[in-house]
This record gives sequence, structure tokens and C-alpha cells, in this order.
Amino acid sequence: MAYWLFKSEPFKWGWDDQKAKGALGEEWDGVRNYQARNFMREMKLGEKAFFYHSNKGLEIVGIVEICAEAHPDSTTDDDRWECVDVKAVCDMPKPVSLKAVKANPKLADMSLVTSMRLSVQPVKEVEWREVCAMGGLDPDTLTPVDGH
DNA sequence: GCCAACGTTGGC
DNA sequence: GCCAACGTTGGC
Repeated sequence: MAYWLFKSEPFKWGWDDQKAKGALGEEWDGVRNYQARNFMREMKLGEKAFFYHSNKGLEIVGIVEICAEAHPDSTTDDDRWECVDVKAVCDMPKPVSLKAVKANPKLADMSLVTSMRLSVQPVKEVEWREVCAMGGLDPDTLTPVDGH
């Protein structure tokens, strides 16, 4: 089971927009970068990803799940571009800021830090568990940890 | 709003 | 196939 991270500018497509789509989910369209697309091609149904607000917020605000594997991006006729569908799973009880990620030596190799401009990124399992812990979320049950 | 980083494009 | 020009992203 692989883990991922999606970035979005909250004024274009924010966490509230994603949650409003509910279990239906929504296409993660508009990606025009080969690296990002290639990661989406690797994504499997049911895999989890962080939802990160770039530009404004600069924090991981929730968890999404892949609810459709890679398919053509409906926002273009160019068949090079594909996307997956994602649905909101839960909030991050305490959003994890970029600052906090950078301040944590265990997360020094995280793509969020090392590949700043990549909009769809892989997350290692250790990084996933660390970020969940920082956010007050139990990584196994995806429920808030007591006291948060 | 600035600017550094970096991906893409296109002329040669 | 190189590389300069250009556009975009995203933190600050």
C-alpha cells in the first residue's frame, strides 16, 4: 500500500470543496506535469493521500482516498494527461504545517521539502505515520488520537 | 508581489 | 540533442 500527497491552492480547489463532494469524490484534473502524472498512474484504488494547501495555509489539512484509478483527464483533449479521482476521508485533527514538517528531522527527505514544486508526490510509510502522529491522527484507524 | 527553482518549448 | 528563453509554481 503506497501513500501520496496532493497539493492544491485552497482558493482554486480547497479541502472544503473536496469534502463537499463527499463519497462521490472528484477528478484530480489539470495536472500538466509528467512526474506528477506518472505518480497518479501508479495509484491504486483505496490508497490514501494527504491533502495539502499550497500558497495559502501551507498545511496538510486532511486525508483523501483514491476512488478511481488513472483515466483520461476530462479537462483536455490531449491524451497525454491522465488523472485519478479522490474522495475526502477525514480531517487532520491538527493541520500539519509546512513549517512543522521542515522542523522535523525525520521528515527531512520528504518530497514536500525536497521537491517543493511537485504537485503530486509519493509519501513513505514512515513519513505517513510521522505526519499522522503530528496531526493527532491514528494512522491505523484514521481516527483522532485521544486528547485531540 | 517578488523571485528562485525548475519544467517545457523551440530554434539551431 | 543542446540550450536559451520563457512560463509556472509556490514559499516568503
